Amino acid sequence: MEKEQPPFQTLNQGPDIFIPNISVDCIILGFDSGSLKVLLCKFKVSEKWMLPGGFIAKDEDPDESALRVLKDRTGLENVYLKQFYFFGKKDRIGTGENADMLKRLNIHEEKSQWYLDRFISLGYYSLIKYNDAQVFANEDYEEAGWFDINEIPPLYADHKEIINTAISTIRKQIGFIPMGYELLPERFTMPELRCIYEAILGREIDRRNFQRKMLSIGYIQPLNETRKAGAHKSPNLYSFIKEKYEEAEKYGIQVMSNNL
Amino acid sequence: MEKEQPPFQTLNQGPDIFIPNISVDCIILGFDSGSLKVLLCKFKVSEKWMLPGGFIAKDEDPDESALRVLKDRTGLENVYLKQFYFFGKKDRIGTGENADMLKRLNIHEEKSQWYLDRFISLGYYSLIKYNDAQVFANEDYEEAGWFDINEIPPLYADHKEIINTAISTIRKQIGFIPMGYELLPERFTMPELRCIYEAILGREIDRRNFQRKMLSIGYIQPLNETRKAGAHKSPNLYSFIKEKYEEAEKYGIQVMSNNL
DNA sequence: CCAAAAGTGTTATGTGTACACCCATGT
DNA sequence: ACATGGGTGTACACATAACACTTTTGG
Repeated sequence: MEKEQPPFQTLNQGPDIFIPNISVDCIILGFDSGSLKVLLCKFKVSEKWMLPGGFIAKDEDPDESALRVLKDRTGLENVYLKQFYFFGKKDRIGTGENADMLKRLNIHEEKSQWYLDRFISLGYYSLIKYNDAQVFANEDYEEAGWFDINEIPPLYADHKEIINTAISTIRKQIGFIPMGYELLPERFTMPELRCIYEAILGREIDRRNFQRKMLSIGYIQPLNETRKAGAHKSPNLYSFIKEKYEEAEKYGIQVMSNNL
Repeated sequence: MEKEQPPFQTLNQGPDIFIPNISVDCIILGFDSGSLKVLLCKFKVSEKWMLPGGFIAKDEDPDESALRVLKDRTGLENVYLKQFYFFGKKDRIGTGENADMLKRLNIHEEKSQWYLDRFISLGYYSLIKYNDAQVFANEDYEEAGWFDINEIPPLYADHKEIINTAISTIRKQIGFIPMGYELLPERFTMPELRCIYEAILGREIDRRNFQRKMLSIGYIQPLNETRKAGAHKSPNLYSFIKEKYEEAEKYGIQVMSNNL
C-alpha cells in the first residue's frame, strides 16, 4: 500500500484515536484593516467553506483539542479561548453533505462510516492578534483564509448558525471580555478599539463618549505618540496596562458597561 | 433469565439506543419556603447524590433528551430549559467511581464497558414551578429530593462544579432571564420575588429599591389582595403580565438591570 | 404600645447621551 | 481655506443607592 498523504492519513485514523460523535469547531476572530475577520477553511474538492475544527483525542480535554486546532491553523499558542455553546441537533448536517465530501476526499470506505454518524459539535471562540497569526492549510487539498465577519461565504452544515451564535454570545458578554486586549497589537488607536466594539455590537458608537468611557476604566494608558493616517489629525496611540487587564480577567471585573 | 427491573433494563440498553460518550445533566431549580432549591437524585446503593441526567438517544436532539429527563423526574412539560456549558475533562469522573457504582448496580459485565468510557456532559438548567412538580424516583433503587442551593450534599463526579457553573452563568445573565415568571406561582409577593434574586446573586438587595425597579419595568401588576404572613403588614400580591414577559423572552429585552 | 416587616418618598451621586467646540493634517 | 476626522468640555436626563418616614398586623 502506498504511503497516504494527510489528511487522508489523519482522517482514516479517526475511529482509533478520537472520541466518536463529537467534534470541536472554532470561531477564530482577528482584527485587520478596520474590520473583524473570521478564519475559515475549505477542502479543495468541496464548494463550501467550513469552520476550522477537529475531534477530541481519547486522552485530550476538549479545551486541548480546540487549542490544537488553533495551533495547527495559526501557529499560535497561549491564546484566548472560550467555549460558548454546543450544537447537536440530529439534522444539523445536511443529508448527504458528509457522504458527498468523504467520497470526494476518497476516504477508505470501511473507515468512512465513523464520519457519517451523527456529530455533536462543541463550539469555541478565540480572539487572536491578526498580525501574529499565520494561516496554515495543506496545499494539496485545502484552502484557508480570513473573511470579513459581514461577508461570510456559503458554509458547510450549520456553521453559519454557529458563527451567529458566537457573535450574539460575545455581544451579550462584551462587558466581561477583554476584546481589545486580545485582538489588538501592543500599540493601537482609539478608533481601532471602537471599531471592534462596533463590529460586534453591529451599530455605531459615539466616538467621544466611547473614548471617555474606555479611558475612565483605567486599563488603558496613552502613549506620547501618534499615527499618521490621512488628511486629518493623527490619532494618539495607546497601550493596555497588562496587570490591570489580568486582574479584570482573574476576578471577573467588568471591563465595560453592557449598554455603551 | 428473569425479567429485569429498570433501571437495569434501561442501563443495559445503553449501547444500543444511545450515542456513546455523551451525557446530559440537568440543574432543575425550584423555589419553595423562601429558598431556592435544586433537584438531586441518588442510587440507593451509592452514597453520593447526582444531578438528574441521561443520555442522548440516537434519534433525539440534545434538548429533547434534557426535556425527557425533566419530564421523567418532575412530570412537567413545556418548561424553561437552557443549555449553559459542557463538561468534558478527561478526569472529570473520579477513577473507579463509575466502576464501583456499576458493580453495586449489578450491570451485566459485557454491557458495562459502555458506561466506563469517558463521558462529556452537556449541562442544562431549568426553572420550574415547585408546586407544579412531582418528584419521581424508582422506589426499588433510587431516591430523589430537593436541596437548598446553599446546602448541597457530597455529589458524584464533578456535579458540584456543574451546579456552581450554572449558578454563576445565571448570575451573569440574570437581567435577561425571566426568573420570577418561571419560578413563582401565578400570584406572589414582592419579598418572594426578591428572595429569588438574592439567592442567585448571593447578597442582600435593598427592599425598597428592588420593589420600585421591578414595578417600573412594567411586567408586573399589583393585585388588590394581600397575604397574611405574621406579625406585620401583609404584603401585596402581584402577578406577571404574561404578554409582556413573552415579548421580553422573544425579543431579548432586558427584564432587569444587571447591577441591581 | 411595641416589634416586625411592608410600602412610599426624598435626595445625593453616578452613568449614559447628545452635542458644541477646538485641534491637527493633507489637498 | 477647507474637508476630514481626532480630542476635550459641558449640560441634561435618567438610574442607582442610601435612608427617613409611614402603614399594617400580631402579640
